[in-house]
Amino acid sequence: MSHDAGSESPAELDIVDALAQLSFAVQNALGRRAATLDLSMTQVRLLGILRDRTPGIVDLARLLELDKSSVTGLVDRAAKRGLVRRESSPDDRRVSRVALTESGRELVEAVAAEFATDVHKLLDGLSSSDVEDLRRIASRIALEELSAGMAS
Amino acid sequence: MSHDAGSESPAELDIVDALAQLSFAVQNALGRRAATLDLSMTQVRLLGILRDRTPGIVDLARLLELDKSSVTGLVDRAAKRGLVRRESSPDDRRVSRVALTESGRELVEAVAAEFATDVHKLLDGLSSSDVEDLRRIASRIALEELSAGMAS
DNA sequence: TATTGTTATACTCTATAACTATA
DNA sequence: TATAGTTATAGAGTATAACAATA
Repeated sequence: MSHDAGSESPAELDIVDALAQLSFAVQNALGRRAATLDLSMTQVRLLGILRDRTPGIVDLARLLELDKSSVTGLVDRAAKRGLVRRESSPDDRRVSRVALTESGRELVEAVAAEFATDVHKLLDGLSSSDVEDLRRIASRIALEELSAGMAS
Repeated sequence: MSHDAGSESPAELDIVDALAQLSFAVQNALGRRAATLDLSMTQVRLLGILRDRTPGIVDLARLLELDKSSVTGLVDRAAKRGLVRRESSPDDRRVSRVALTESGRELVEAVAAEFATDVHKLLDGLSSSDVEDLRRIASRIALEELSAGMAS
């Protein structure tokens, strides 16, 4: 968790605090960008997933790590705003696939672009070799995490 | 935002996706640990702040970036569970300072310890020089972010 | 029988607006 | 007047349990 860096400012953080603080900075950037467009983090995650997929409710529940009943409400609210729509599946009439609308796609691309700008700003003071090291190491952790998640 | 790494697994991520995924991995670790102890991320952040301070409601609202009325409810629920208590301030009778109880302190230390374990697990496949590079770079970003925040 | 999705219900989290008490 | 805090209210997000439709 980390210890919200107290009153005094230490010159260095240990690895746990450093990663915790970095992750808060990144998530806060995304959260604030989302908020300016009246989106919650969950809505952004939903739209992000739909950028390259049209999953059913149960698939979404697994991807978002939510109960399927929570996803029903989430999709309801996004649909009411015209960001997504439900489509019937040709092969299984129980399934309702969720897809981005044009307006939803525009919104998610806008958030993604603004977020990318914020991340680059966060890296402003670093040398290009530090940025490349960070990219390589973070990328490796993320990809190992991904394959670990696949196993479950 | 990042693009929840789609169906195919790329060998490398760009810096934005890498940081986004890393930050999700870290936040999910914290969120899951918190959830096993029936704590929300906000409750964990509240308890984390109280580890070394006894702020008033308005201070907490600023630190958590929430409205003060939201903090009232947050503190109410934590107090009902015996995790925090309100104390009157000697110098300003309007202020009610929020402090951890013993039980709250035990809980937050437990979450912190479990989270630290998770972070180390995340780093398992890395060389020690990669871990040190990551610590140094993340630490620098976090500390610059902190001083930027102070300015506001 | 198992799976997909929705509904009913209840609780947490959050903000806005209006209020009380103190400074 | 200004600040600290609470209350009333409303809406989003979440889970559990029970249900209907389809497989």
